[in-house]
Amino acid sequence: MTKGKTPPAPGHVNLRMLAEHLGLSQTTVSLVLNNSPSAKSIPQETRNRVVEAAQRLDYRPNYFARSLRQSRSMSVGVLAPDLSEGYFTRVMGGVVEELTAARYFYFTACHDWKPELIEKYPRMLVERAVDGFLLLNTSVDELTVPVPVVAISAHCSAEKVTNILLDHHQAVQRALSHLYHLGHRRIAFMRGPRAIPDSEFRWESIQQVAREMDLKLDPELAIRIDTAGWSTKGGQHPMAPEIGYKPMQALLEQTRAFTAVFCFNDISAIGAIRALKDAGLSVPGDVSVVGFDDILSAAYATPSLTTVRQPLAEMGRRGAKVLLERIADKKKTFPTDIFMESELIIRESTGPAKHRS
Amino acid sequence: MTKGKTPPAPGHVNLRMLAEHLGLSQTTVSLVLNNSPSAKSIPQETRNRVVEAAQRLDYRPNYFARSLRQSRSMSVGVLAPDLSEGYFTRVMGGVVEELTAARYFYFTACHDWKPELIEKYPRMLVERAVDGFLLLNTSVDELTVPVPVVAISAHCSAEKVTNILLDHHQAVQRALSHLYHLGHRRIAFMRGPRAIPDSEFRWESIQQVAREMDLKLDPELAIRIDTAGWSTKGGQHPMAPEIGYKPMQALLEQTRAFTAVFCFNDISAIGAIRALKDAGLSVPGDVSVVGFDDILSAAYATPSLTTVRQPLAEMGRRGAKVLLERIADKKKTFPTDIFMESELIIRESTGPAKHRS
DNA sequence: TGTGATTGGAAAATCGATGTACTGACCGCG
DNA sequence: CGCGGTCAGTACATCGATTTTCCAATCACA
Repeated sequence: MTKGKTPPAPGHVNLRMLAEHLGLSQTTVSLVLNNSPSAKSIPQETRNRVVEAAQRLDYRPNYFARSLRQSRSMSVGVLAPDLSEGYFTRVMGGVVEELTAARYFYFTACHDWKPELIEKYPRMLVERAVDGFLLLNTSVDELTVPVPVVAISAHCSAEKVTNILLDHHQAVQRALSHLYHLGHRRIAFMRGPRAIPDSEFRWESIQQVAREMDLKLDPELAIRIDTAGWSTKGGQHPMAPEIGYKPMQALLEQTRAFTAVFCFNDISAIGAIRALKDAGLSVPGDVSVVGFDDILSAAYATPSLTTVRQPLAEMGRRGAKVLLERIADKKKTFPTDIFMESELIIRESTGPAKHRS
Repeated sequence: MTKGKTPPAPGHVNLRMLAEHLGLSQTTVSLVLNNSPSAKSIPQETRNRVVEAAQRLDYRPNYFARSLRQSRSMSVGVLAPDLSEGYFTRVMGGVVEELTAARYFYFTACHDWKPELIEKYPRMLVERAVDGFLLLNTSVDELTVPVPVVAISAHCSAEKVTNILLDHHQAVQRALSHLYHLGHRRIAFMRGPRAIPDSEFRWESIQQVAREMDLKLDPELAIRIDTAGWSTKGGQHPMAPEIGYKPMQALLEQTRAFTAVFCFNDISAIGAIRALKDAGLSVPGDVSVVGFDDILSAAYATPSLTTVRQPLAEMGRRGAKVLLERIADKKKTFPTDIFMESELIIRESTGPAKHRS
C-alpha cells in the first residue's frame, strides 16, 4: 500500500509532483505554501489553486529536506537523570505544553547519572541537530554545544545557559519555621544524593536558615541519601522509597533524640515514615516528617505528607519558554538565573513537638 | 564561537571539506567511512588516512542529509496517554534500553486521551519521518501509518501491528485465588477507566475467572474509576490516588458487605486504602486490598500493597525489540500477539477474611 | 518612444551525504 | 601486440524543499 517502489510514486506527493500537477514551478508553489514575502506578486487566484491542490493531494513537505535547507529541526533534546516518578513527570508536563504549542517535539535522554552518558548524549543529540537543550536536574560542567541551553534545577555557569531554580532559601525557611512554630528544636535533616544538584543548594540553605533562626544543627542528625551503586538498569530504582528507609533506619540505630525530620523529597519521606513506624514510632505523634516536591501520592500517603511544593510544571513551562525564545533569537541577551517560589503544603505528617521526657 | 556565518565555515566539517582536505573525492571518503562493499578496492593505507582525518577534524555526517538520502530517521514515535507515574515510566525503562542499544532515539507524544490528539500526533510524527510507532496503553482503531507499529497493553487488529499483552486471565486467576484461599467470598472490583484498553481485558478476565472459580460477582460491588473530565492540564492528574479514593468512598456509602477489593492499579489501591481508613475500616483487618502493576511505592505504602506485578520493563523491552525487527525487515511476518506473564506479590494489604458477624 | 517600475513566474544554485556508473592506469597472458 | 581484468579512485545524479537571481511582459509616465 505504501511501498514506495517506482520513482514516480515515492509513497507520497512531493513538491515536484505538486508543481507538475499544477503546471507551475516548484518555486512558485513553495513560495505560496510558505507564505513567503517574496511571493507578494502572486495573484490570489493562483494562490488558491496551489493551496487547494496541496490540500487535495495531501502534500506534506519532507521534513528532512526542509530541515536540511533551513538547518533547524524543530526539536529539542531533554537530558534527565531518569524518567523518575514525581520529578521528571511533573516538569515535563509543563515543558510539553510549551513545546507543543510551538510545534516542537523533543528527544529524551536519560543518563542515569553515568558520567560517560552525560558526555555522550549531548553529542548524540547535537548530531541529530536538536535546536536546543533542556537539562533537568543535571549539572554539566562544560557543555560545549552549539545551541542554546536551559537548565532546570541545576546551575550551569556557561554562557548561553539560563538556569531555572527554586528559591531554596525561601523554601527551607517556610518548612523550618513551620516546624519551629510547632515547637520542634531537634530536627533531623536528610540530605539528597551527591549527584543531584539540588542537594547542595538545599543543604546550604538549611545551614543558613538555621543560623538565621538560631536553630542548632546537630551533625549527628544530618543523614544522607546514598544512591551510589544503584542503577535503574539493575532493577533497583534510585528513586524508590527505599532511599529514605535506609538512612532513617540507620539514624534510629544511633539516636532517637529528635522530634522532626526534613526529608530531601517526598519519596524518601515516605520511606522514612515507614522506617519510623517499623521502629515503633508514630508520625506525627513522636516524629514529624516534612517532605519536598509534593508529588501526587503525597496527599494519599498515610499519614498524608506535609511538604514543600515545588512549582515543577511551572518551572518546566518557564524553562521551555525561555529555551524557545533563545532559539528564536540567538543574539538577544537573556537572564542567567530565574528563581521560582515554593509553597508549604501542610498535611498530617507534622504536628506539635512531643515534650520529651 | 559557533556562529556559522561564511560558507567556508558552517560551524562544522562536512564531507566536501573533509574530501578537499584529503585530496580525495567525496565518494571515496563516504565509501570508506561507511565501510561500503563497493569500496573494497581502496587500499588500507588510504582508508587509514581517511578515518584518521575524519577523527581528527571531528567530522560528523549531517543527520538531515543522511536521513534525506536513506529515508530513515533512526527514531521512533511513542504515543502514550501521559507521562504517568508508574506505568509509562516503567515501560519506557525497557524501551529505552532496547532503543539505545540500536542507536535509536524516540519522540514522546502524550495524547491525554483526547481523540483529536490521538488522530493528530501520529500524523505529525509521520511527518517527522519516524521509522516506527510504539503505542502505550492506547487503542487506535485505524492507524494508517506507513511504518511498523507495536502496541503495548492495547490491541490493534490492523496488519503490521504486533500487540504486547499481559495474560490477564492468568493475572486475575492468581489474584483471585489468593483472596479465595484467604477466605474471601464477597469481593469488590474496581474497574478501570473506559479509555484504558486494559480495563476491558481485565474485567472480562475477572468475569471468566469468577465463573471458573464459582465465585459470585455482585454487580453492586463492581465500581468503576471515572476519569471523564479530568485532565493533566487542569492541574488535576488522572492518575492520582484520588481515582481510587472517590469510587471507594461511594461504595462505602452503599454497602460494607465485602471483605476484599481488587483494584485496577496500585495508585487507585492507595486511594482506596485511604478511603477505607477514613471510613474507620482497617486494612487488611476489615478489608483486604489487592493492587495491580507493582509500582515502586507499592512496597512502601502503609500497609504495603499486595499486588499483581506486571513485567512492564520487560514488556517495553520486548515491544521495542519487535518494533526494531519489523523496521529492519518489513517483509518478514511477525506474530500478532505476544502474551506476558504476571506475578503476584503478596504483602501486608491482604489477610484472612474476617468472619462477618 | 523610451525608461522604469511592477506583475507573474521560472531556472538554477544551494543544503550534505550517498552510491551507481564510469575512467584511466597498469598487469598478466596468450 | 592486444585483450581482459583488477586497482584506485572520480563524476555526477539523486533525495526534496528553499531561495536567490533572473526574465519576460505589461503598464505608467514623461
